[in-house]
Amino acid sequence: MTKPPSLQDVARAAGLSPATVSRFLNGSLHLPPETAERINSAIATLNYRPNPHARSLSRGRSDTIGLVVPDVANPFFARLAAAVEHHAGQAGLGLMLCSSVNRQTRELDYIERLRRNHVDGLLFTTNHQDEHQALRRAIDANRNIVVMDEDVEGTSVPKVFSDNLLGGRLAARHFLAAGHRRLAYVGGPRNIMTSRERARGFSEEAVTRGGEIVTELFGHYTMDYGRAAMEMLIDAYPEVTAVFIGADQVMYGMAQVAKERGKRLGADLSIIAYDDVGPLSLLDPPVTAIHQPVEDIGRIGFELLMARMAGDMSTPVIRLPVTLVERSSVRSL
Amino acid sequence: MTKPPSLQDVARAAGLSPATVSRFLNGSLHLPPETAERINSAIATLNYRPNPHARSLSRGRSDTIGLVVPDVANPFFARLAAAVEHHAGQAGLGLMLCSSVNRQTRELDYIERLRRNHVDGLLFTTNHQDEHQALRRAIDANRNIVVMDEDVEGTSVPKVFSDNLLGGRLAARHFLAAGHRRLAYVGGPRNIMTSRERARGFSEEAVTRGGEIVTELFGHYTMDYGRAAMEMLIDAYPEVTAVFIGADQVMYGMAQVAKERGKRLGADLSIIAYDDVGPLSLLDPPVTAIHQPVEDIGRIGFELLMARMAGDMSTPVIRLPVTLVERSSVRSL
DNA sequence: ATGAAAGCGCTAACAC
DNA sequence: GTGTTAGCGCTTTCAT
Repeated sequence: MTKPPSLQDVARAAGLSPATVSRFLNGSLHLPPETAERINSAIATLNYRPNPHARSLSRGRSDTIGLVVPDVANPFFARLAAAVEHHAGQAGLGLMLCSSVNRQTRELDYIERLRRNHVDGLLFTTNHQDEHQALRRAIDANRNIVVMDEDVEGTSVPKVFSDNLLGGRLAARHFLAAGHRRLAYVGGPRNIMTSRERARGFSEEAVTRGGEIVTELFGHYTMDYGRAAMEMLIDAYPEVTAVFIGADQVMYGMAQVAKERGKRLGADLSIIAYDDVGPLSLLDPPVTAIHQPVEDIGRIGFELLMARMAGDMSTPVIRLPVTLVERSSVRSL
Repeated sequence: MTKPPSLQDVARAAGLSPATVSRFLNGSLHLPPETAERINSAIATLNYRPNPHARSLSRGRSDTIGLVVPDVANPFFARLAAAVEHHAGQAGLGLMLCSSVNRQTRELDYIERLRRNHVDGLLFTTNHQDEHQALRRAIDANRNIVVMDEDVEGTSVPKVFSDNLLGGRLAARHFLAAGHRRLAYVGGPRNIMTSRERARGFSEEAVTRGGEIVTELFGHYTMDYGRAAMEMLIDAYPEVTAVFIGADQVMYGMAQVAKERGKRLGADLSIIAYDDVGPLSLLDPPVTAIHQPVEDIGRIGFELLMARMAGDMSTPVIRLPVTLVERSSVRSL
């Protein structure tokens, strides 16, 4: 187990200085073919590999970005991660992944990595309220960070969201057009942007068109909360005929309980879910949904981060349109 | 924009040597409270942050591991990634994610990062045949690598798989017990381990019990291939009454086509899928499946990697048992 | 065009 | 216990 060869060794073997070899390898120098060949063969015979840490230390950056998501196992964030990874790979950047499980310490940890220049930039996604404004402060203390999907309120960084208000409106319009009047909303935490906006778009549009919001249930973007919400809906609000659900995951939980309790979605209770990531067309019944352009969110988030890293200090807030995909979970009354 | 403080600066401010401060910060030294306090307050007033690249360069490792998967957007790999990330986080390790899209250059790139010590270890997952044995060679040229889920044949590294043979047998037994005799298999590439083993376990058990394998369709672990396979099945093998499907994704494609062509799964054609990641209980019909312990695969893969990195050069091959989860996609004849 | 040399910030032998 | 010192391997002024 001998020490691996360094740039020095290559330079020596090629009869050149390390500086020249370094420049050549980084493309900042064009050498006569003969010299280039000497270097290349030295590299080949020594089996030389550049050391990325030395490079990072010297240059002060790592050609790596970070992505924090609440949970990669959630299909929405999995697809977001795939999109980001794809673009990072194209740009020659590595991707560090942090699945925060919504624990603020994990999130802050990761932002700290950015401060230490462990990563050159950070794509940030969260799912819960920013307790004590700790996230806001941490995020604002950094340059190269962009927020996706869910807001961290008060921060001034580039952001990309889907148009939650529009999504809510589309859902309301669809229900009303099908003759529903007594509606409910089931979503994530009351005090986070996505949940609030989805509820607001829904209720404003519904009321405008003569509908009534019987109840708004705020909880978490989880299957478990979906289960709880469905129990409550069945027990406490039997008059509701249609529910707008803030996320696929929540809908899954609700569908389970509906099944267990013999309530037929579509026939007995109409639903529309927000996200439209899983295979909603194959469910029983196929679920009508507000489709989020998750790949676009990832791509644009990445582009915003690149712009930041290139020195653009503007703080655009981009809202991507959503569409309603009609399937069979809304019954006409 | 002044230069950030270094360990040197902290040491100076605390009236100590950098070595002492370094040792103190790394916990390899216990200082009298008074001295410790001097250091801590110096750190606080200077707002000092250690530089991870300098640390990595100096120590020759990065406290980061890599994970390569064919596609994080695929729920199976998403959950695998979540499991790995969880354990890496617990162990204080960062996680670099590579979604290879099954492109061998991406896979090799990532193995190369391991060689350069960019990451200290690598968890490797692939989905396609190892063309020209390039993967085998690259993997065998490294120490700290473990293979999960799908084999890279010929490599001598720790591995963790699910028990594909068992899965095939369970599926066959279930079909036969329900009275099915004319069976088919639809799976991934013909020449990769998971696909071969699932097919083999299925056909051996089926034949033993008096069943007949009408056809085996090998393709890819994708929805698109599922669609193609279902077309073929309907058109060319109408006598088949039950199909064992090598992956959730493939099943989704088949279910779409079944729906389009008016073939009712369960009633007209019984199916069992391998994986059981998505919400199979909510599909129409709920799909009976061979359940893969994906979180365990991730955890054990991680543990094997830790053992390797700690110097254990054994090469265990672990096969995790699978179970059949009965739902309603198999009809009794 | 090419080389010499000074870092980048930290860790770890080795010494006191 | 604490400090001195020599790297870790690369990049990049600054000379030549």
